[in-house]
Amino acid sequence: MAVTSVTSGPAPSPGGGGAAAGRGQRPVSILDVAAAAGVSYQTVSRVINGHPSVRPSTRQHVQATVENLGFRPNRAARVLRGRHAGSVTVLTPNTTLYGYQAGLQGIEEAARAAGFAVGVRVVESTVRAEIADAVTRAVEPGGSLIVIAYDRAGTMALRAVPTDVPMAAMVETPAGGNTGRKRPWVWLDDRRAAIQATRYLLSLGHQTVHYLALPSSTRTSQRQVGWHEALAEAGAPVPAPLPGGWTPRSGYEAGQVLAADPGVTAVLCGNDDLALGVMRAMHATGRAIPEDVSVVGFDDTPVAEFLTPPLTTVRMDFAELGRACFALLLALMEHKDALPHTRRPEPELIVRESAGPPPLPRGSSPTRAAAT
Amino acid sequence: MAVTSVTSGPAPSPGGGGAAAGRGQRPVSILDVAAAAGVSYQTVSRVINGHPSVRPSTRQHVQATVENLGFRPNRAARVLRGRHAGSVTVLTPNTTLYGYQAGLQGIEEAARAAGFAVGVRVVESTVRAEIADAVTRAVEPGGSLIVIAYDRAGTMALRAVPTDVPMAAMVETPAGGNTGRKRPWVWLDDRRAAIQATRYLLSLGHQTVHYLALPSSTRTSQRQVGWHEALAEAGAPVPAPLPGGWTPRSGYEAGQVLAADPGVTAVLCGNDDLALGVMRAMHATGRAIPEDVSVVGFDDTPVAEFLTPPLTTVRMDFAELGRACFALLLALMEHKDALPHTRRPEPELIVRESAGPPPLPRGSSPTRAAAT
DNA sequence: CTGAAAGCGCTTACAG
DNA sequence: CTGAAAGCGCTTACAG
Repeated sequence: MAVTSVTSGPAPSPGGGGAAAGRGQRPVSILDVAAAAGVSYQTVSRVINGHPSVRPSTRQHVQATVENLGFRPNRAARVLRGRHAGSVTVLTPNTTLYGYQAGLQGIEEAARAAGFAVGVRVVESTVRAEIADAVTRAVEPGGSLIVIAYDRAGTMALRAVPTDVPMAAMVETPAGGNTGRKRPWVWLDDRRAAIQATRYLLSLGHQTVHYLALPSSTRTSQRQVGWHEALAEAGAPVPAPLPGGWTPRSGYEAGQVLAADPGVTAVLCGNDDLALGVMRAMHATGRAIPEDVSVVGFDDTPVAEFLTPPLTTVRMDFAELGRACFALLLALMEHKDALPHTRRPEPELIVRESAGPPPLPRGSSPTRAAAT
Repeated sequence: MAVTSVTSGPAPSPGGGGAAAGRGQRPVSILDVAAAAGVSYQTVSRVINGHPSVRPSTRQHVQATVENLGFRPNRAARVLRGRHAGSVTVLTPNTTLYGYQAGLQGIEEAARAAGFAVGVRVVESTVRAEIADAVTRAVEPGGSLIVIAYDRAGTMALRAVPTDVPMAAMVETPAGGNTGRKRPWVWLDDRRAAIQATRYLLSLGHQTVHYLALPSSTRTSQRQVGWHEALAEAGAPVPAPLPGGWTPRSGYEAGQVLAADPGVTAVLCGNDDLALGVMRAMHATGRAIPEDVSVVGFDDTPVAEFLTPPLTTVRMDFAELGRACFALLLALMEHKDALPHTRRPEPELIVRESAGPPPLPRGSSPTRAAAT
């Protein structure tokens, strides 16, 4: 019944242990390998580091011995000697919101595939000194960094990273596009995503589209820019964007405001969580989705498809972006001036059932809308 | 427009850098501190390790110097010398599902507060050899481990951890309760949670409650046991539990089966994602929630409150559990035979609107139910 | 209470 | 192509 059980020292190994369980002695070192292979330990070092000047037969023999003994180089020793650790730590303001979480997942996958260890360090503060401290602690000698910079804490952390640590970052679409100083950054095309969503809503017959904004780390959020552009290109009026947060609750609050305005027939929400809250507020106010109000989000989180109604949204592949970010970092660490052109995950509009034609002008009876 | 920008070497430090940005030289070592403080570097070592035999005035002076110089001990060197690294790595089958993700969050918070670095390593496989490999790679000399063992991969990993590495684990409620060999495990009270939910549903007037099960890592899931118990104590019939997965999609599929059975009026779902899928399936089949079917979940994820209808669920505080798990680990590493009795986060039924009285027997018109 | 010495496991010039 | 030597930054007995 208790949440916490107790131990008096490490638990003994379970019966049929098998595999590599329960060794217990000091791990096998480069010296053990050398002894077993009948070479000097320096030769072993050369083999495991892929140094060219080793006779092929020697190399092969040593490699076999490494396998047999299950030798794994001691990271600490390696780092101490000045080589990089084969580790990234992800510096992020958050691990639970979708974009961060999916990004972290992608980074972990890619890093693991490359034999890198991955660390996580959350920066909560937005106070300069605390950010600096967090950054300092996040970067160990021999390590590298990926910072997820989707908000103020993130961008501040990004700026506080010493120039001599290998680093890459996931960021919002920079305002200048690819212009200006090249930086080790990856991003999804926020502007294009917003254009797709807004155009879609307009194509359904809405006079305009309201925008519920995420907090932005940049001066001019490219999602907002894209939304604005699409509206302008259609000659639609541009309502003032509503400032929102990140969570369903924030969406719910904004949704109450939106629901009170009968002129609102279509809402583009900065992410799916916001959209969820807006939908809830609409339902609670008796406004039907999509008959009375259309709602579209960004992300395509795992729940979006199973909401009622299923949420129309723009899929943003943050996991893939995380993989790309790690690939960038790795390229940077290997050949310093390479130009890695990673595949870019393009935003994709996923049409489901939360958006439809606007209601007929008052007086007429509403139409059931099929989003096709 | 491109997802990946490019760099030719580390970007120069931005203009008004400030703070500790951009140092660039080798970090300050114990020798630098010693020199600055006018003592031997051994004394510095003693001070930073809290060794008792240092004159108070010396200690204070050295500490001040450490502060001034921003000295941070080199983890690699420390580890190499045989001390623990002040790091945990979380070994988990998953980083995105709610329980895992929230657990990781809690661990990260607690670890950070204790000055520990945290690593993450995902074990995907369920093949013995691959698990063993993952475990080996997860544990570096001087490190410690937290394994999240809510499924087969997790429990296999848990079993494969060598007995000499400091470890704690988040697990399902063990069948034997606190009985048997004490282990460094923490858990939430699954049985009690299920009893609460089932009793609540029964109290609403349902003849019985159907159970959509999560995959369990144990022989006898205590959630299922609790559900069964509550049914038995009420003399209600016990339908066969439906086997489910973890995701909304899995819930949706099971929901289609359940929706086809007119005898189903109340469904207890292994988690909120499953509940979400079930609700979707019910809606899609024209069965109203809660008028026709009541649905209850476990977890209280951030979206639960904003679903339509808002989901009644049992809150399981995995973040707090993660904190407790780290506290256990720390206690184990410090005073080996302590009996840390951490606060236990009790499951809590959160009544919202997805459950209500059962529909009246066929022929009568359904009642609108208010869950109060 | 404090200094001098050895060594953790590895890599990297330096000789052969 | 392969050995012997030095040293990364720290901690831990060992002498004073």
